[in-house]
Amino acid sequence: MVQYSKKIQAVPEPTIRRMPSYLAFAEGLLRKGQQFVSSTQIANYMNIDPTQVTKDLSYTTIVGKTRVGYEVKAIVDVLSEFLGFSVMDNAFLVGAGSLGSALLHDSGLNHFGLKIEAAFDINPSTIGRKINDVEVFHIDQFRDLAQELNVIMGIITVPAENAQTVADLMVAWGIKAIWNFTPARIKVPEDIIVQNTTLYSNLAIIFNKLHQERREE
Amino acid sequence: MVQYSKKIQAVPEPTIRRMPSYLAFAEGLLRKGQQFVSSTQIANYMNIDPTQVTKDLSYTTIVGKTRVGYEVKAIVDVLSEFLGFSVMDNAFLVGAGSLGSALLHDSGLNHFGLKIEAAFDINPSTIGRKINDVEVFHIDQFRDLAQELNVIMGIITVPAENAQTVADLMVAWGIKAIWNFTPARIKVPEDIIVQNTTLYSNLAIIFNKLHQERREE
DNA sequence: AATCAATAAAGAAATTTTTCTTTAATAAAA
DNA sequence: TTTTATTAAAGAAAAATTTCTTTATTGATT
Repeated sequence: MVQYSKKIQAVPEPTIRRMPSYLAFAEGLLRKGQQFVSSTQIANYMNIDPTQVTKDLSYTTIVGKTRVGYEVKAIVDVLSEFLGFSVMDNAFLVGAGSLGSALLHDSGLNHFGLKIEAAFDINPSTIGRKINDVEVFHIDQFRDLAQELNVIMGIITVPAENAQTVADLMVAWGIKAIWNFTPARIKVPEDIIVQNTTLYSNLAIIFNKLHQERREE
Repeated sequence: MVQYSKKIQAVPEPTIRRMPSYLAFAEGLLRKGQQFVSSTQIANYMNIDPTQVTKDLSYTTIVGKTRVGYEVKAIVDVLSEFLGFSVMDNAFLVGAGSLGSALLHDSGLNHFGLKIEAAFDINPSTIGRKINDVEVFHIDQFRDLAQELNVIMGIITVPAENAQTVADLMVAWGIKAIWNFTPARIKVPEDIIVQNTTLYSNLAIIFNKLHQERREE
């Protein structure tokens, strides 16, 4: 923990975005038994510049060895610690529809430090069911379970028009961060962290590149 | 179409990322019957700078009126055209697990111009089933269906370790763009467009902000 | 009719992020 | 042992993106 004290200077968001991929790659190498990996190798895998990799890793305590590269195990250990993946944080998920269920089924979240403690919905047919061992409650229930279970994150996977209502509930619950999967933008107090994850942005990027190609033809 | 000929200068990716949210917001206003919207309003909704909004919209043919703002209908029309959401593109999805099913159930993709024509898997229990009216085939079947159905996009929702194999198949199918939902990075010929969409990047950003707060306390 | 206030638009400046360049280290090869 | 090639690291430069500033327009107010 002490080692972070000098790193109050924020790490660039693009760097944070790339790090989980470095981690996933290193974990794969570790399984294969590879002991060292160079920035060139990582860069080749990621299709980016090697200096980008060294810059990114320089924000952590990882140091490489000239002519050898980085120790794979160090990347795995330091990066999962650095990204907050090695401490389990608890979350509530609201909206146990198709996307909600997919998240509940995703073991990757568990692996990366997020435990979904309970799910909530208003649909009577899903309430009471268990999805991948996580129980689905009616949204009116267990309002104050959040503090009791030390739940710090709320995941919103309801239809866009209900996003704000759910967000308000979560804030009232005392949640610290909201992961919003709807295209709607929510208004919350300043100290609440909001991360919007909208699939359609990615779709737009693909279409843009496709059409750019068409235009150039 | 002619109006795009001068816009070969690439639109910044961050701009493209924000545009679907502008569109979603404008669609909401249109339903409510609002005729004009100012950059300030949009910016307030998005929690960004108003000049950012005007810059972003200036990449399109949309023009605003001083002291009035932008015509909501124009934003909806021009932006969906601009983002490629008004023309239907066809896709194949490989990996009909939980995330795959979630995408198949998502009507938003249809709304934003993507039609998933068929799904593929290797799990005998899902093959032959229909998920939200999309049939699931064994991956060995219909290799050349892609060209027949004019499928230009492949969606990868298999486990990370199989991503490359599936990508190779898709390239062989003659697909132009790949939407990769696994944390694995795939290698494809240069002319194939790849869009990686990994949830864990978003998780990392949330954790980073949470821990930054803790560090500052 | 004159003034005021809100706005889009264009360009400049500042900031952030990526890429390039240089240096030093060191394992491998000669 | 000496040379060579590969690499990390640090800093500089370049590029991309965001924010700030100015200007012009125009609806609303006085």
